[in-house]
Amino acid sequence: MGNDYVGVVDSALLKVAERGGDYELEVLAGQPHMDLAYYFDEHMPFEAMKETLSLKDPWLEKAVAYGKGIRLLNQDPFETLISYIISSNNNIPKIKMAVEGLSSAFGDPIGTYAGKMYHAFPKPEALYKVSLEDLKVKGMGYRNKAVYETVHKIVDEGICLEKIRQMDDEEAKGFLKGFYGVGDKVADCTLLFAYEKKNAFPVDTWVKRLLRELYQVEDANKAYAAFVASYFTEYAGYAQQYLFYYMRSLKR
DNA sequence: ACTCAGGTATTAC
DNA sequence: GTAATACCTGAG
Repeated sequence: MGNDYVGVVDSALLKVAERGGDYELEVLAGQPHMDLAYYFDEHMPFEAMKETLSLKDPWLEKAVAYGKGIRLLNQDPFETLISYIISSNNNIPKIKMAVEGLSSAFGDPIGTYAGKMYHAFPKPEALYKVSLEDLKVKGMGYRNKAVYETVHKIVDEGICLEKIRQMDDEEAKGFLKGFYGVGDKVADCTLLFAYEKKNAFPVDTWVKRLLRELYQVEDANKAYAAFVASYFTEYAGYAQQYLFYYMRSLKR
C-alpha cells in the first residue's frame, strides 16, 4: 500500500501511485503519446481473471493475493525486444543500467525531474547509427553484438514490428527467434509484454524452479508448453507473473 | 580476490 | 535431437 513508481513511458515520465486497490497517474515530464488505459491493460477483466486463477490451486490463490495489483503492461515492441535481448544471462540492476545507458546516450530527451534528465528509449534509426563498440554501455557486456545485429536486421530489411501483432502465436514466436540473441525466453517476454499475447509464458530459472517445485513439471522438452497451455490456459501470462513475484518474495 | 547471477549460440556428440 | 560450454561484468 502506498508504493510509488517513477518511470519512462514512451515520451513521458510518469509517476504511478498506489491508492487503495487502484492507482493514480501523474505526468512528471514530457507528454505521453500512447493510450495509457491500454498501456496498463485496463481492458483485462481483472476480477474474473483473478477469481479463475485463484480457484485452480492453493499456490495460485496465495500468489494472486500477494500480487493483486500486478499489471501486464502493453509496451513498445522495439523497446521490449531490445530490453529483453539485454536481459539474457544478465541481472536486473545491470539490465536497468544498460537500458538507461542506451536511452541517455541515444534517446530523445523528455525533460528534467528532481534535478535529473530523462530520455525516451531510442528509435531503431538512432541505434542503427551507433557502432558496435559504442553500444557497449554499462551493463551491456557481450550482448552488444545481439543488439547490433537485431537493430541492423530491422532497419536494413525494413521490418515493421507491428506486423507481428497480426501473426498467430507460433508464427510470431518463430519470427522473433529469427533475430540474433532471441531464444524461447526473450521471444515469450516480447510476445507477452509488447504484443498482448497473454497466453505467452516466459520460462526463466525462477519459473523453471516453481514449475518443478509447485507443479512437479520437469524440464523435459515440450513438457512445459503442454502443461502451461492446458492448466493456465488463456491467462498463462498473468499466472506466470503472480507465481514469479510470489516465488521471489519467498526465497529472498 | 573471490563469488554470484543468468539465456543464447555454438560445438560436439 | 540432446548435452556441454563459453560468453560478461557490477555488486557485495
